[in-house]
Amino acid sequence: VLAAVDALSYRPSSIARGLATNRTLTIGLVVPDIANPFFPEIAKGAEEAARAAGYSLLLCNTTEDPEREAQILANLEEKWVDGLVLCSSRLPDAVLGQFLARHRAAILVNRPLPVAEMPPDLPVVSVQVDDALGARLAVAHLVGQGRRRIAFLAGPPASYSGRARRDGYAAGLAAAGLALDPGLSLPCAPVLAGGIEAASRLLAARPDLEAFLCFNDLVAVGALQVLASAGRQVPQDVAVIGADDISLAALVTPALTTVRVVQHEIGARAVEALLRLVHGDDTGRATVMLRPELVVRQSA
Amino acid sequence: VLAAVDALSYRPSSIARGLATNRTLTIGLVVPDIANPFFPEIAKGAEEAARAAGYSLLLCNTTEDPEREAQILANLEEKWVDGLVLCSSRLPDAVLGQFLARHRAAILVNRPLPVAEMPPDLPVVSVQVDDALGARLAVAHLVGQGRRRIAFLAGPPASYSGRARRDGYAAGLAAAGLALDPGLSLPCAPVLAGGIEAASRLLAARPDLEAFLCFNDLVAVGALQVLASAGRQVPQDVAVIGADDISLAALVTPALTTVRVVQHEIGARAVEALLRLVHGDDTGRATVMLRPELVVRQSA
DNA sequence: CTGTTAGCGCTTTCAT
DNA sequence: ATGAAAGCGCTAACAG
Repeated sequence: VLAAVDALSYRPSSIARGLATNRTLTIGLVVPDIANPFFPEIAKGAEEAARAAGYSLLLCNTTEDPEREAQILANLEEKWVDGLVLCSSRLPDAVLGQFLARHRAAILVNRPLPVAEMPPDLPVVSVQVDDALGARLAVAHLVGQGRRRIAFLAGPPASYSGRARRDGYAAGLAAAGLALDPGLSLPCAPVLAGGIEAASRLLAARPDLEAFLCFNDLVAVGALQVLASAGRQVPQDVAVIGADDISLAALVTPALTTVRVVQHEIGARAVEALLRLVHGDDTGRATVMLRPELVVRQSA
Repeated sequence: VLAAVDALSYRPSSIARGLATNRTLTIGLVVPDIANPFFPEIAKGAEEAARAAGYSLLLCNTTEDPEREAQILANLEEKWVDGLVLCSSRLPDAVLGQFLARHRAAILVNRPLPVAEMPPDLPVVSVQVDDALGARLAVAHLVGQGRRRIAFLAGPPASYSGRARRDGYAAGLAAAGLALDPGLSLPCAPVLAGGIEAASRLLAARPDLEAFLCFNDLVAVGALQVLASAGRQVPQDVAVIGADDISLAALVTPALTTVRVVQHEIGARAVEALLRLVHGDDTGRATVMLRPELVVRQSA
């Protein structure tokens, strides 16, 4: 028999097995934009953890579009994925809750659990980074250098990370006894162009600002470019701090001071937690909070 | 009936459908390293094209490990994927041919068809970039600036792109009437660290070199760093040209002159071609050759 | 403990 | 035309 198996190079069909067992050994990974340097490293960590446990990843890209995200989530139901790793969901709590309820298990990355909107026994855990803490660390660093007029390039209003970073920014200022000046904050798209646009507008409106705290490193690089073309020295005239520590951060000039987020670990921890839910080793409802770390380079 | 469908929010099971129809509407995307900035954009292009046609992507990361790649290819068989997009395969022709034969259809990205090793009717097409042309353009640009001692950071010896670029490098030198100096070439890992190591070794051995032509942009950034810490001005003392034009290339200082490869299009063209094979609209055995383009920035 | 069979949820073929 | 049934390749629950 085994000889025949070998001779015909028979492979068990995981699709038939899936139908019979109700398990596909596949998990859905949905990200807003795989081309955004924040996500590939998460995907890598997730893929490695998944493969180590015999699982495969279905990669879905929402293009930052909530409608597309909803379609994808619905599509993933039909695929019978064993679980879901959902990164930076932009869906409102109520909608998200509905979709989650139709899945067997899920991990939310960078987004708190929509507790009020979920069936009470749904196995979901949230993997987050303490973005508020990160922003506080960054503000404290700037304040420690004597900077007071600290601008905030806030990222997308719908981003939970953005909101947390905003809270940390406010808390950091408060801790230093500084007033929060609404004129120093501006939302922006989480990409280079967003940083360029927001930084130029802010710099034009408030030429006296002393630092940019940025939603992420891409935005920070945008700010760097704006400052360079405005002839402002970094960090002497204006300091810049990014967030995430994507590989780019160390390579630009001046090298970016940033709040490091361990993307690879996020991905790995997310699927590990997911598989614990899937296997029933854990019942969910938890939040894994990762600690960010300030990486001081040249820009601040 | 339709009311019930809605009330119970029934979804057809694509897994049962897959078993019945022998088609899963899923294609396998295998890349050496999704965290390498060259691949996420390919993945994005592929995902978009796939989703537009109703297909999903199974993402597989080989970690640049041929053994892992073989496992993954075998695993993908069991998953009954409708087709395969295989990027930068590091498998020997014979082995690759075996694996391909066990799939319904495949696209090879950045790798020529192992024609001698494939069943003659297998639907496979290769999507490549004319790397030799790219290297020739780069050499011509350098020569046009009067540079003669042009070093080549060649990338991994097993890389087909690397070999093509080497050929183009040699051809470019020949076209300019320059001799190929073996002491000016060095293989390297296709990442920043590889560039740093190879560039320092080459610079130490041949301090008179006038330019670095690099396997990819990451390697080129490594070379940039080595030159900066050696106190050599770029491009005045030494010019540097990268390859691929990843987003990083425009953001480093000095901005990198590079040979642009349209990654997004590679991904999109690859799955479009694949779906044509899958649907029988095309019988395969072709090579889609994309033209690279020299993007002149500051480093050369 | 091994061998048989029903059934997973669909599609497709075949009768009605 | 619409409806019943067979079967995709496996697993799990059964009987021997």
